[in-house]
Amino acid sequence: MSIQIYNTLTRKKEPFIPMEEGKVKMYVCGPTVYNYIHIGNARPVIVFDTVRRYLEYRGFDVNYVSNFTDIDDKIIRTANELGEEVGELTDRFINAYFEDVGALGCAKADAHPRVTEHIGDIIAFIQVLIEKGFAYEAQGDVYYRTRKFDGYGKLSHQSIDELKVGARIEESEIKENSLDFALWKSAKEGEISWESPWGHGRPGWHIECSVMAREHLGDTIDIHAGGQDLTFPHHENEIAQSEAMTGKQFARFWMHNGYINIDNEKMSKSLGNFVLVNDIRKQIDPRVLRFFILSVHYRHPVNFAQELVESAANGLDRIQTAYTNLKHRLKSSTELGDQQDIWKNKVDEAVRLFEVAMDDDFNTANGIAAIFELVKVANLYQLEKNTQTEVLNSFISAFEHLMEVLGLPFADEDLLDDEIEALIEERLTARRERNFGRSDEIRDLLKDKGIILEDTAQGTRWKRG
RNA sequence: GGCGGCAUAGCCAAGCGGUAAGGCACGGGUCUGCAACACCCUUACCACCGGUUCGAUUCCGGUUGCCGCCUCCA
Repeated sequence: MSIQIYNTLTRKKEPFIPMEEGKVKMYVCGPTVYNYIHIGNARPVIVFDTVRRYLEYRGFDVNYVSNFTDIDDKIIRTANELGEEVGELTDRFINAYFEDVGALGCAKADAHPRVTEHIGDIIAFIQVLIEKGFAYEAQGDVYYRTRKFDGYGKLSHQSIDELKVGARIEESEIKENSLDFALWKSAKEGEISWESPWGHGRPGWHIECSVMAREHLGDTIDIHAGGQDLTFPHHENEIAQSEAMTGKQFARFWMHNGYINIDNEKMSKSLGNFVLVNDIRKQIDPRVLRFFILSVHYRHPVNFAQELVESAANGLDRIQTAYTNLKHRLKSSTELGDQQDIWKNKVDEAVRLFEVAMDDDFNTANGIAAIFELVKVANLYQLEKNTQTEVLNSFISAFEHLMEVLGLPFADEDLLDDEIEALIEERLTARRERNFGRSDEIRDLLKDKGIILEDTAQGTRWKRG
């Protein structure tokens, strides 16, 4: 069974078969860098990083490209307000972006193109669109002639006429049609700008992605992804531009993730409920944030609330504990045994469940359920009097692989300080002597240092709380 | 007005024709010197009304209630 992906273009799940066997070309719309990203911005980064990881797990070679919009109105306005150069501002927030999403376990893309590095390509692209009659210059701006492109609306499943009726945009004197959108915007006095055949100006928002996707991945890409709200007009416009340019299909699969709400309300400036990743990751373990986001199917909305994140933290902890306990048990395991196949089959079954879930349009909620199945079986196995190294290792390996796909690798255990180790030893002695006063004192002392002790039949183990 | 989504236990969340996965929380028990971890047990008239079907949470129609897009937005 191949991987099934829900394609916004067809509104159906379709078997995913890349153009070139074993290779996937993937483009994800990145942020406009004029501020720290909020958790809503982080969702697609996490979700599609996970998609990429799973495709790689499945043996695909993924060429993953995600852009930075480093020139636009909001950037210019913010730079003016802060009295900062545009380039300084965008560099600053691009660095912050990498720190934020890196903390969330997102790997870097194979390429992170910036608009300002592609101005020449953009101008050339626009020129061709003009030559082909898909664009026109008007008073130093260049607009896309939406009426000219037959497929306009095929992604958002709207006809041009319906779009016009609902359009809240004001009729423009200089545009032929209110749905026409800017490919090139003439610069205002003193504004950062680039030389072009139409005078000084800068690119419009939609053209960038068409150009950068093509420069880095070619005329047709396998997967184009982004937030749901980009479906219209951004992605619709990208299709219009790219397909007018090449005459070929632009993207074969379009994936869109749902929103994040805050306490059941949409994040908005007026409500003042923006949650910046840069702030929240200092309060909440970023691994918990990622786990929380992946616990819901990517196309469904996620409600971000304190208690929900806490419950996710407890769940992640259960997985972590099972894994850590397996590692500890390794120290008291044996080489021989007779039931290894039974247990190893259970491990394989959990891994299979995980794959079935992920094959089905990256159903991470079910994938996580499969991991909990593994937790259950692992915990039961550890109730056995004798555990075998080989079986323990197959559990450990399954945990590591699956969590790696989710971008939640287990942290390496820190070594204990000699002092702490000595305290654990002293406590053991105290317990043997039934000096529970001293024993509990030591346990509390270590607890203050963030070390939690657990006594088992195989001895005392510890973890960082 | 157009397009679309969602309504499942206290909370979160899968399921998409054969009478309900998983997690969190709660309660009871086992284990423990006490804990912690773990294990066992317990918890659902699937929004409402019709229809199709031998059979529907799952399909169709309708109702109600939320939500999104149609403007910059992840």
